[in-house]
Amino acid sequence: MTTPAPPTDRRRERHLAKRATIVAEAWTLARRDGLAAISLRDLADRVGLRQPSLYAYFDSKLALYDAMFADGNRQLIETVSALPEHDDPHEALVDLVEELTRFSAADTVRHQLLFQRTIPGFEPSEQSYAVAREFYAIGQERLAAAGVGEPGDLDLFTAIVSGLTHQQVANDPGGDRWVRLSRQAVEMYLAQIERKSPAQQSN
Amino acid sequence: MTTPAPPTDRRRERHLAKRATIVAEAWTLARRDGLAAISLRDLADRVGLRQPSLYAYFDSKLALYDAMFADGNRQLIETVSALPEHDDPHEALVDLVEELTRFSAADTVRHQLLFQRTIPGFEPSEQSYAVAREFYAIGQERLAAAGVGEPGDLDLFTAIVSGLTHQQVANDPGGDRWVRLSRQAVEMYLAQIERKSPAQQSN
DNA sequence: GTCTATACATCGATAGAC
DNA sequence: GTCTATCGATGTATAGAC
Repeated sequence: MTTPAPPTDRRRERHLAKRATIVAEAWTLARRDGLAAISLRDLADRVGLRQPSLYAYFDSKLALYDAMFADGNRQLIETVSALPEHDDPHEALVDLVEELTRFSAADTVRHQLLFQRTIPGFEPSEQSYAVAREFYAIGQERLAAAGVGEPGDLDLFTAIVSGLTHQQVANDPGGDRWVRLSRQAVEMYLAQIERKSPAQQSN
Repeated sequence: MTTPAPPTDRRRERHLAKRATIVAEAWTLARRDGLAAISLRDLADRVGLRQPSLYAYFDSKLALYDAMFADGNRQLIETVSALPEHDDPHEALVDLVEELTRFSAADTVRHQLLFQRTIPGFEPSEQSYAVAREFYAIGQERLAAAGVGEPGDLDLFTAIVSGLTHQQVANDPGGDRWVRLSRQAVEMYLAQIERKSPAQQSN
C-alpha cells in the first residue's frame, strides 16, 4: 500500500518512526491551514526532506490522509480507554459522551477527517477502517452494559453523540457549550430507551 | 462584492440569470468531483464561457462558494416553508426534523457546504450569512410554538437535528435510516423538556 | 461582457541519477 | 532513500482587442 517494507528490522523501525514524524507534522500543518490545504512541499520542509522524498513514505497525498485517519482513530481509542472504570453503566456512558465531545472540540481538523467525508477522493483503506471499527466496538460495549442493544437504539445514540460533537466543533470550537449538555443528552436518551421497553432492573 | 451592477434592468436581469446558471452548474460539478475539487476551467466550459470570463460574475473562487452557500440556504428556507401547516406544534416539529434530514440526505455536498466548515479560507459573507440566520429563525419559531425557548434547550435541539442529518449523510447517503428515527428523536427531546420544567398545558 | 493571450505561483506526481 | 529536474494541471489575475 505504501512502500515495500525495508529488509532489516532496524531499517523498518527507522522507516516507521519517520513515517510517524511526518504524520504528526501533517496534523500541525492541517491545524494551521486546514485539512484540505496541506502542502506536500511545506510538509517535506518541516521534516527535513524534499517534496519528492515523501513518496518513499506515502504513495500519494491520499495515502497520507489515510495514515492520519488511522492515527486519529488510534488517539480516539487511547482516549476512551483511559477513562476511569465505573460501577454505574449510566455514569460510564455520560463519561464517554463527555469525553468524545471534548475530544472533537480539542482538534477540529481531526474531527473533520475522522467523522466527515470532506476530502475529495479520500476513502479509508481496509486497515485504517479496521481501527475505526475497533473504536466503534468499544462504544457498543458500553451501550450494551447500559442495556442498549437494538440497532435503531444504537443509531439514535450515534446521532446524539455526533450531533453534540459536531455542534461543539462548528459553533464553539474552543469552548464547552455542548460538552456541558452531554449529561443531559445521555439522560434524555436513556429515559427514551426505558420508556420504549422498561427493563426489570433499575438500581 | 461581486461586480458593479450593470446599468439597465434588462442587463442586470441577464447578469443575475447567468450567475444563477453558473451556480447551478457548480453544484453539479461539486456533486461529481467533490466540493473542494471544483475547477474553474471545467465550470467555465460547462456554461459556455472561458475561465477568465467567470470573473465578470465572481471575484474569486471563494465568492463562488459564497454564492452557493446563499443558494443552498435559500433552498433550505423554501423547503421548510413548503411544509404543510399543523395544529399540533409537536407534529409540526416532527415534520420539520424529518424534512431537514431528508434535505441533507438528498445532497451530500450541499450539506457539507451549509453545515460543515470544510473549505479552507471560506467564510460566508454577511449577506449570505443573513440567509442562514433567516432559516435558523424559522426553526426557532417552530420550537417556540412547542414551548421551547431556553438557550440550553435550543442547543440540545440543534445537536439532535445536526446529529440525525450528519449520520444520515455520512452512513446512509441514499437511504432513510436516520430519517426514520426523526419522530422518535423529537418525542425523546420533548419528553426531556417536559421532565425538566413541566408546563401547565399539554393538549 | 467576452474573448485571446499570457503571466505567475503552487500543486501533486514521476523519471532518473546517485 | 534522497536528490534534482521536470511535467501537467490548477487557481489567480491582468492586459488589451472587439
